[in-house]
Amino acid sequence: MNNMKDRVTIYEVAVASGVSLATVSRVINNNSNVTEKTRKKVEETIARLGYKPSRLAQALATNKTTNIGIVIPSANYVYIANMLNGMTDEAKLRGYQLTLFVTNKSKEDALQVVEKVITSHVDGAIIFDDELDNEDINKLASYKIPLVVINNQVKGERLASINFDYEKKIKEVIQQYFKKGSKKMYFLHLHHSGRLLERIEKSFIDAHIKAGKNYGVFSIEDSYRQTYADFMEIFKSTKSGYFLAYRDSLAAAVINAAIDSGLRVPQDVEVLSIIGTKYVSIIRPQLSSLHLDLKEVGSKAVTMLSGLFTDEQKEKNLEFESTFVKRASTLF
Amino acid sequence: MNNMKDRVTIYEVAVASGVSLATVSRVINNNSNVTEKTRKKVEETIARLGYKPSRLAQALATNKTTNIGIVIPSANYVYIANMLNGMTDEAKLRGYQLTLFVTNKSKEDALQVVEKVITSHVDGAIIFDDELDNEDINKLASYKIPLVVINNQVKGERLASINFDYEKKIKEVIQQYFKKGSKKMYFLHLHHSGRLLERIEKSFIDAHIKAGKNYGVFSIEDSYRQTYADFMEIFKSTKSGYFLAYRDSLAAAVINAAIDSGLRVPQDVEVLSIIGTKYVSIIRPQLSSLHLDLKEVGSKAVTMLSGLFTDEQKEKNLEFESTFVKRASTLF
DNA sequence: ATTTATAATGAAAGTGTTTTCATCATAGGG
DNA sequence: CCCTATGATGAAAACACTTTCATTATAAAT
Repeated sequence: MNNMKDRVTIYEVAVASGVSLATVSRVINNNSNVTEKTRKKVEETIARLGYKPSRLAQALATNKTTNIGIVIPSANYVYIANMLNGMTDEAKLRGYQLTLFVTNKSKEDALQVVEKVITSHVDGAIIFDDELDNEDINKLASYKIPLVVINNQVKGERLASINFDYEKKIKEVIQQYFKKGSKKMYFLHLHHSGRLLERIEKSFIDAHIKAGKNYGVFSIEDSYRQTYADFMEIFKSTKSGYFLAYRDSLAAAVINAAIDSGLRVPQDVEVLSIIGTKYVSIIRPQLSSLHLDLKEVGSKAVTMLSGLFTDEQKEKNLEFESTFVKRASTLF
Repeated sequence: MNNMKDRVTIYEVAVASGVSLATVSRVINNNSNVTEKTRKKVEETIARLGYKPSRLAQALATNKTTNIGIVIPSANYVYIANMLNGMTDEAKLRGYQLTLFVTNKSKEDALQVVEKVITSHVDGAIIFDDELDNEDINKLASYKIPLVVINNQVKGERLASINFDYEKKIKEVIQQYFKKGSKKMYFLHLHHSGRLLERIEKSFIDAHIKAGKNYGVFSIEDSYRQTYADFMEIFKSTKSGYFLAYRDSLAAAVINAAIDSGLRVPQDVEVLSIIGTKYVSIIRPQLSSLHLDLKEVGSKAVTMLSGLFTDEQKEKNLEFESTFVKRASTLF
C-alpha cells in the first residue's frame, strides 16, 4: 500500500536493461528497428520497473501534446454538455486529451483564454464561443494553432468551421406559420446574446418584414426564474402569441407562465424552443424545437481538427442541418 | 494577417535584450532580484518580440503543470455539468487548467483513464466516478498525485474526500413519510448503478426493514424514454405509490407516465428526485428533491486540491449537507 | 577610501524525452 | 571467405525552460 514510487525515467530503464536511451525510446514508440530480443528485454524491464513515459517530456521533444483545447462559455449549458460528450468520446478514440477553457461570457476572460490557449501548447483547439471574435481567432491562427470554429465562418490555412442552419430554418418555420397560423410572433431577445442568436433574430425580423407582418421582441434575462416572472407579468395583458425562445429552459418558462396564467398551450400561446435538448420531451406540453445532433457536432469537430493536424481535412466548412420537430407546444 | 510567427523562445529574448537566460527567467517569474532597469529592458523586448513562455518547458523544469485532471463518467449529466461549472470557475481563479478524463461508465475505460492520469503529469486530480475503486485510487496515490475523491471516503497522505449525506437524508425523509403518508414506497434501481446509488438504496431498504414496512424496487434503465415506457406499463396495474428516483429526468418520466395514465400527482403518485438540478422547478408538477449546491461542491473540490498541493489543507473529509425541498410532486 | 554585506547577474546543469547521424554487427551475395 | 548492403544500436544534440552556485557590481558602513 505504501510503496510510494518516484517516477522512473527512461534513463533508469536503459541502464537496467543494458541498452541506450535511444533504444528504449524506440521500443516505447514501436519503432521497427529493434531486434525482437532487445525489445523483449526492454519491455520486460519496463514492466518490472513500472516505467511510464512522461508525456510532458515527450511533448517537449516532439512538439505534440496530444491535448486539444476546448473554448466554451461555460460547461453548464445542456447543449454544450451534449457537444462535450461527443468530443470526449471522439477524443478518447483518437488518443487526445481535452483541456477546458471557459470564458464565462466575459470579453476580459476571453482575452485571457486566448493567451492561455497559446501558452498551453495544445495541438489545436475547438472554439464554440461567441466571445472570441475574428481578431482573437486570427491571433490564435497566427500562432499556427489548428482551429475548428463552431458557429463562425472562418477561412485560413489550418482553420475549419462548423455552422448551423438555424437562420435558414427559422425563416422556413416562420414562413410556414404565416400560411397556417395567425398569432403574432414574438422573439425572445437575450440581454447578453451572442452572434448566433443575433443572426437568428435578424432572420426572424427579416422574414416578418419581407412578409409585411407585425412582430414583437421581448428582451429577457438568460434565466428560467426571471423569465418565468417576466412572463407572469406579460401574460396579464398579452393573452396570446407565438414565442420563439433560444433554449428549452426559457421556452419552459414561457409555457409554465402561460399555463399558470390560465392560458392554454398551444391554443392561446405557442412556443418554439430553438436549441432543443433532451428536455423538449420532458417538459409538458412537449416542446416543438429545431433538432440538431449536438453530440455528433462535437465528435465531428474533433475529427475535423484531427484532420487539420495532418492536412487530410479537405472540406473545411461544414454545415449541420437542423430539423424542425413539431411537438405539442405549437399547433403546426 | 499573415504574420505567422514561429514561437519565440526565452533564448531569443535573452540575446535581444543582452542578458542571460537566467535573468529573463527571473523577470518572467517576478523574482525580486532584478534591477528595475534590466526588468524594464527585458519586459520591453518580451513585448516587442511577443514572447510567451512555454508552459510545457516550465512544467518539465518545475515538475508542475498547473493542470488538474477531472475524472467523471461523462460530461453529459446535468449534475456533473453543475460541478464542472464550479470547478472551472475556481480553477480559473487559482490559475489551473482542467483536463477531462471520462470513463463512460466502463471499467475498461476507467483503467485506461488511470494510466492517462499518471502519464499526463497533472498536479492533482478530482475524481467523481464510481468506476474507480479503491485499488485505482491507491494506484494514483502511489504515484504521489494529490487527489480529491468525491463520494468515496478515502484516507491517506495527499488524499481528501467530499461526501454527501444523501443516505442519512433519505432515511429521514422516509421516516417522516411514515408518520404522515400511507403509500407504498418504491425505489428505482438503475441497472448500471454506482456506489452512491447503491448506498442510498441500502439506506432506503434499511429504513423500511427497521420500521417493518413493505416496499418495492423497480429496476430501470438510465433513460427518460425507456423509463417513461416502463412506467406506462407499470401504471396499468399499480395505481399509486411513492417513487424515489435518482435523477430529475427519471423522476420526470414517472410523473409524465403517471399523468398520461390518468393518475394524479401527488394525490395518487408521489415522486421524489434524489439529485435535484435546476429542472426540478421546470417540470410540472415541480419536483420535490434533495438539494445540494453542486457548483459549490465543484469549487470546493478545487480549493481542497489546491490546499493539498501546499499541505495547507487541514480538514480532509468534507461532508456536504443536502436539504429536502418539498415541491408539488409529493404531499409532504 | 576601504571594507563588508548584499543585491544583481550569468554559466551551467538539470528536467525526460526524441531524433539525427555515425558506428557497429549481421546476413547475403559473389 | 571477403565485401557490401542493411538493420540494429548508441552518442549527443535538441526541445524551452528553472535553479543553484559562483561571480561581479553596488551600496552602506567605517
